[in-house]
Amino acid sequence: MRNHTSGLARDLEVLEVLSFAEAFTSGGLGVNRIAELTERDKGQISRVLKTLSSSGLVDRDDKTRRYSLGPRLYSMAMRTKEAHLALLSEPRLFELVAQTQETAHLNVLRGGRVLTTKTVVAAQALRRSGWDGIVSAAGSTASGRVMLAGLSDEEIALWWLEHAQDDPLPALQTAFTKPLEPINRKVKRQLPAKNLKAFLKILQEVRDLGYAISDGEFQPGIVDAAAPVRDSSNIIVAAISTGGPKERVGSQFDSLGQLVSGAALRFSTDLGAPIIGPA
Amino acid sequence: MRNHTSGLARDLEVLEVLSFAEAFTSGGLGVNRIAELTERDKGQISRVLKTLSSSGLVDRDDKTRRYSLGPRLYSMAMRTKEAHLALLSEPRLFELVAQTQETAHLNVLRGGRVLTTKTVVAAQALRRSGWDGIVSAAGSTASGRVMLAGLSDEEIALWWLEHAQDDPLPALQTAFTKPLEPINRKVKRQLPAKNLKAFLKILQEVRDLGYAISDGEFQPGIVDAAAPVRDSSNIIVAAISTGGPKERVGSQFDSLGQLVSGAALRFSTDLGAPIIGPA
DNA sequence: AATTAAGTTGTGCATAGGTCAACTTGTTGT
DNA sequence: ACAACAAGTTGACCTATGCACAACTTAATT
Repeated sequence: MRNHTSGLARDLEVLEVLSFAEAFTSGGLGVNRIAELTERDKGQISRVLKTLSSSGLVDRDDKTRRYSLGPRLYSMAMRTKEAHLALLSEPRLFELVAQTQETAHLNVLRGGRVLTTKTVVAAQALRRSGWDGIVSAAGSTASGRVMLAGLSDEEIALWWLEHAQDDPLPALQTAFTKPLEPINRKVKRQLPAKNLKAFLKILQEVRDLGYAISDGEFQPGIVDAAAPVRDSSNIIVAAISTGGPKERVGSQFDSLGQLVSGAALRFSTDLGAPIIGPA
Repeated sequence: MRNHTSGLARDLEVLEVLSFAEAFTSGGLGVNRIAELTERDKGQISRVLKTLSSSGLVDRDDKTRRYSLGPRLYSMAMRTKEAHLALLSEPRLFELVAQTQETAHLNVLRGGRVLTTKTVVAAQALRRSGWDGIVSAAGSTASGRVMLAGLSDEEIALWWLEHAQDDPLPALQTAFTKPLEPINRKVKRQLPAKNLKAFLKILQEVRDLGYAISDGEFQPGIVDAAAPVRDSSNIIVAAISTGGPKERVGSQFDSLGQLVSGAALRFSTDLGAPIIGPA
């Protein structure tokens, strides 16, 4: 069988490139740069961009002739399940932030990774910009572990085979970080466990506890806790997490877990989850 | 000249269809339905969907084999200018809601239409779900008028030619509303003005006043006010609006304008706008 | 004004995708 | 349970589509 949609796949790379570019550049990219990055002909890219911008998926600055992600993406994204959940979670996240005085997140598990859909920043937080839309490795975050813990051991084994070695950063990002950060520093990635068996044991502990914790494993110096959110079918659809610098929350580590669990439970009942004791 | 990207354009229609479907169906659409709606071969649609879902732009439910908008859209959308602005606006919108006790919005002008990027619902609001991602006609909303008022008369004339007759609902939506709502009720669309000259006069009033008002024109029974948000170059990049049922806010119509103006001005200075008197 | 770079448009030719049909898988009804 | 049907996927031929290369247009820099 022949490919039949490789053209589309190639054209979508343009969106990928623009998506990463958004983080490293300002004002978007020109036709030539996009052609370089996708290794395609500039003429063709010019035409593809014309099509994409007429659909609103990319935005063209008529003065500078540069392209960036378009408003249509925003309006589509707001109709996804993820957006709906993020909207509903707001009140509960605010409650949690009020209690802990730390930034709180709503995360979902997508494609074996953790996608942060909503961030509520605490007043005292250093960084104002949220993590919304950021994708992280599931195995090394509290949220990822608490969501994986909701799966059966067989499903977890499948996940392990496919995603345990996932790089936290998707491939294309390196194309941008490389020219900007020439120092090839070797980052020691801490995997949550060396093998599947050890990982399953960790997840069992998570199940018993009702929440997951992460001690500087994902971001150095940051401790956080995450608890599962269940929908009306009682399956885990998201995780609420919160955390902050170790100095600040290190002592109340345990109460943090209790607080996220409470918030996640309240949000679950908002969604119509059956009220049962912890599994 | 030949088309050169009509394939891409056709494939993107799939996203459009799913985007509208999201509002009218639950659980997504199947291959056959999408093929019908796009008037394409089901085999081809099957392949296109495979490509789109491998990139995460659409989400495939493996059990029901139905497709809906994917999580990747969410993560891309969060990198757009619109998302950034929406995030920054949150504190100011909350302030405004606290003052007015009515729901507040952040809107931008895109493609001649108004796109709502952020909604903060008031505690007493009847509808909990926001307007985020919704696109409306610019001429008949307070936000639209206040943003158009920031343009020169020549630019407004251009807009008028292209968009004054815009239908509030984009084309494809009818394909879904028709089968669901067979009664072909004739909605009297109130245009903001009959001709360009009258419209320019209205916009001049908006400029003088510093904010725009809408009295049930967009949604019957709802009055609202909108004020412009300016960035560091002092150009209008968004509008903050607020409003509610006429019975509730009808009397304090004027103070509503003052309050949105204040919120918009504070947000503008957040963005680094030069502090000057109203133009 | 001249030079260079960036973007757009034109055209022959190879290939990606459309058409149509066979096949596979899931769903419904008796 | 099995048959009958519908939905989805895969296959193969053939043509329209998009790629490569180049000419041209527009903008920026000296």
